[in-house]
Amino acid sequence: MQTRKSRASFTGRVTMADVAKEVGVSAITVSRAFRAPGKVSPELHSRIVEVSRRLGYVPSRAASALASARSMTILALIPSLTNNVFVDVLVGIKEVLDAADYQMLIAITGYDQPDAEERMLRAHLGYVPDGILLTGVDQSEAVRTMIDGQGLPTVHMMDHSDREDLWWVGYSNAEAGRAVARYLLGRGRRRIGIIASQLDPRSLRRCEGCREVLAEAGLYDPGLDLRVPDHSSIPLGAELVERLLNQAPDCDAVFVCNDDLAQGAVFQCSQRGVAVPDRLAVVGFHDLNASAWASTPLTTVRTPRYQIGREATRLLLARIEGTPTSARRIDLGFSLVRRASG
Amino acid sequence: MQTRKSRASFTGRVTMADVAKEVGVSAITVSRAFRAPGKVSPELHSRIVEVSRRLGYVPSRAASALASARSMTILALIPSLTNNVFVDVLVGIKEVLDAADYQMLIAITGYDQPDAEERMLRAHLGYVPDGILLTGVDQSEAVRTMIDGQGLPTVHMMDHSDREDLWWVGYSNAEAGRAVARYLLGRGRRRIGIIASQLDPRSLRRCEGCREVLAEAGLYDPGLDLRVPDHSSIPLGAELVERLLNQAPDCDAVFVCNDDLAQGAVFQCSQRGVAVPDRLAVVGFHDLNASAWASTPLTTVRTPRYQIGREATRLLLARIEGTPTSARRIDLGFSLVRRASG
DNA sequence: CTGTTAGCGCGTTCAA
DNA sequence: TTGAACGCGCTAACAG
Repeated sequence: MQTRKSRASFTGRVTMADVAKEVGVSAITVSRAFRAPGKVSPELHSRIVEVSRRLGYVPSRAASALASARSMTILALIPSLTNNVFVDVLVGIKEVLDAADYQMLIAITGYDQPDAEERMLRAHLGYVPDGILLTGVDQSEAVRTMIDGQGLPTVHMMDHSDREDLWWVGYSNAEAGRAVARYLLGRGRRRIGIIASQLDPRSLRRCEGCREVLAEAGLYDPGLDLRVPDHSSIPLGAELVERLLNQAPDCDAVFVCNDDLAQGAVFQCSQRGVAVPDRLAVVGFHDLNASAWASTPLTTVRTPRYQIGREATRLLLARIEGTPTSARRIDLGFSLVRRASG
Repeated sequence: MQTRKSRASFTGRVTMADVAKEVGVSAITVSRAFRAPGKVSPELHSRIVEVSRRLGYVPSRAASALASARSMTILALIPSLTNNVFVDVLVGIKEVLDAADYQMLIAITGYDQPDAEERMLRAHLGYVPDGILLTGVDQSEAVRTMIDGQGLPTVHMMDHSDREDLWWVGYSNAEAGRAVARYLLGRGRRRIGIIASQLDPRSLRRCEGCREVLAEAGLYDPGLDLRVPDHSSIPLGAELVERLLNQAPDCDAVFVCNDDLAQGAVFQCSQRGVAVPDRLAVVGFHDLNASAWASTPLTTVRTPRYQIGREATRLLLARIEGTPTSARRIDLGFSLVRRASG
């Protein structure tokens, strides 16, 4: 029908059929030349490659995904890019994916709306990813249902879970919070505060871990526990430490649940003439790149973000391709890095 | 044929046809219910929505893109995420895209291989994006051909070009480099160095702008001009300023082409006991968030990255949808932010 | 090593 | 307001 033809010519894109006609073979041969070069005679192969280049042919992933039910794409759901925590994870993911010839789809969910993860997932599931990388282990029921319904292989990152059904690569945020509290107690601090923002489940678990140990020591004081929902940032850290110091002048240490907050806190202390760590010890979290290079280098907890990205992706690809894996949960741990601030 | 049926059931995904059967209508009605709710009776619409939710139906973008030649997806090509420059751009892009119900595909090209942009573009073009956002204006011939061949609307970001055929939103890197040189000269500096890394075209243009003005003043000294191909980072900045000071102890100012380098430079100066700005003035570039909060707050050039993301996306969407635009090139300028370091 | 046939899930066109 | 037929560009399954 004429009307149909006009639609085809409307897109204007060069298709496999165009290449095939030009070379004088059938489309399937062109298809094979790209997917399984070994199954096509060398000279045909090179002619096909040459003609494809000349014509500017770009294979349509949409069509390929439809026909093969494989997209060679994995989807990564990330809360945010504005502090570098997840950028490092993405770098790790991308390295492994590049090597395996997979594409990476990034969906940024944000911390704000509770249903954002569900909406972003739904929107991106349409690209028919072969697998999903999720941040954290606290997905909503709706998200779980959607993933299970599609039967999509999934690996969780950046936290720790006891659930038997989850595949994850991360570390225990709760344990990290406990470690910080013990460290500070071990250094003789007794009036230990907690500063957190954003209040995602992972930050909260760090706080809880810290609170737990302090409470056991009989040293937990809710008046020193500051948690605000705002996004974490350097200026916010400055503001919060100011507030803490005003409402509890005898506070002698603080666990700040994110390094950018902690950087701001240390900055504010120096503005205000509060000696760090003598008068106030500050311990951050994540060991962002800049933290070692602050005026007062930050004592902080280093998290293996890059490795988490790599290992989680390896695990996911193995799962997708049916390769046996030695473990389905990988705890990569954390380490307390002692520098000047605490 | 039986073999085909088995393939269909193999994917396991819920399709439009499944929803249609369950509701008791034809597939096209389900399609319309989502794309043009007004064209379906209200009660049918709500039943379709309900059944879709219950069945866990997720529309396939792949199929949709194939059938309609529209993907509601735009592709953003970004060199890197590891310093926050492009993260801010992405935030701007995403805001506008979210409001217009488009999806964002991010491709990270890296600075290293010269053909990476071409490869990433080719790989991602397969998703049939409706438009492309490119970083910079210096694409290779291959990239230009590929885009032109597909007839894809494109907007360039983060630089300035005199070419009539380019749509762009950015600022002049060359002019920014000149402005820094003039500023430093105006403050009485005479032995002005240049430090740059990464050496992407935009950094180089900043350097060139600076060099140009210094040369006009008869004050350009190649011995003060340090350009290395490594990725920019805080430690690298520390290293480079050290080198500069060693080979030219009388250097009294330096334009550092990236804020993270500049932060490292200032840090190193304080380690080494070099007074900033009295002995050495330091001017950075981009005004990253942390730059205002360093021990010596950075004098730097603020670039409107978030706005560039927004405006470039607006322009691109207008172009895609055929809305007339007032301009196809938008210079958003830059501003020199004077703080303590210079 | 190469070709034929059919259909992936959806949207366009035309008809009712 | 709803439906039938067709094809978007590609690949699986067979055959040759």
